[in-house]
Amino acid sequence: MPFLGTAFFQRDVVEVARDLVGTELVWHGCSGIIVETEAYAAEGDPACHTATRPSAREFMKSRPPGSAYVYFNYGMYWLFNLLVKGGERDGLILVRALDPRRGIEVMQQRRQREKLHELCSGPGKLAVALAIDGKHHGTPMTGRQRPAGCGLRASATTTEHEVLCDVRVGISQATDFPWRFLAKDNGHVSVRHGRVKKVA
DNA sequence: GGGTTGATGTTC
DNA sequence: AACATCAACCCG
Repeated sequence: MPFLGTAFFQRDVVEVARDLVGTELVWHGCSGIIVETEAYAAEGDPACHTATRPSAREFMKSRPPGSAYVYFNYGMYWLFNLLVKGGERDGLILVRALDPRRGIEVMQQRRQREKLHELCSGPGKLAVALAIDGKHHGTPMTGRQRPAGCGLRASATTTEHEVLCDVRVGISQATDFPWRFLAKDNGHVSVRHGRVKKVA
C-alpha cells in the first residue's frame, strides 16, 4: 500500500480528519492504525491554536500541507497533529489514538505497559509510544522531504472501519462542534465520549 | 467502574 | 492563567 501524498491534506480539514481514520501512521519502525482524530479549523474555531497562538498562525502560513505540528501540553505530554491547507477549510488534525501494528515491543517498553489497548489509546500515550517530541515539530509526513521511516499509509483495513463522529474532547471552547472521528467498536479509542453519531 | 486530583512546563 | 492529558487514588 502506498504512502498518502500531499494532495490528501489539501482538502477540507474536517473531511481529512474523517478520512484519516483507518489509515496507518508509520513512525520509525513503529506503526498503528489511526482510530481517533479531531479536526481544528484555522478560521472560525475558537478551540484551534490559531485562535490564540501567533506561532500556530505562522506555522500554518509557512509550512506545507502534511507537516507534523507537535506541541507540549499540560506540562507532560506531546501531542501530534497534521497540517491541512489548500482546500475548503484549513486547519490542524489531532491524532488521538492508534491500534498498534508494528514495533509493539518497543512501544510496550516506552509506555511501561504490556496491554495493547494501553499503548496508544490517547494523544499523550501515542506520543510516548512512538517517542514523538518537540524535535519532530515540522516533520513533513508527505512529499519528497518525508523521512523514509515516516508517513501515512492507506491500509487494507481503511475501508473496513465504520467511522463515527462525536464532539471534541478536553476543550472548553466550541465544545459542540462534532469534529471528533473514531472507528466504531475499536478498543484502542481513548475512553471519554459524548454523543456518538454515525458518519456517512 | 466512575469521579476526583496532583504532576508538570510552555505560551501568551 | 490556561491548557487538544494521564494515572493513581478514592469510593463503593
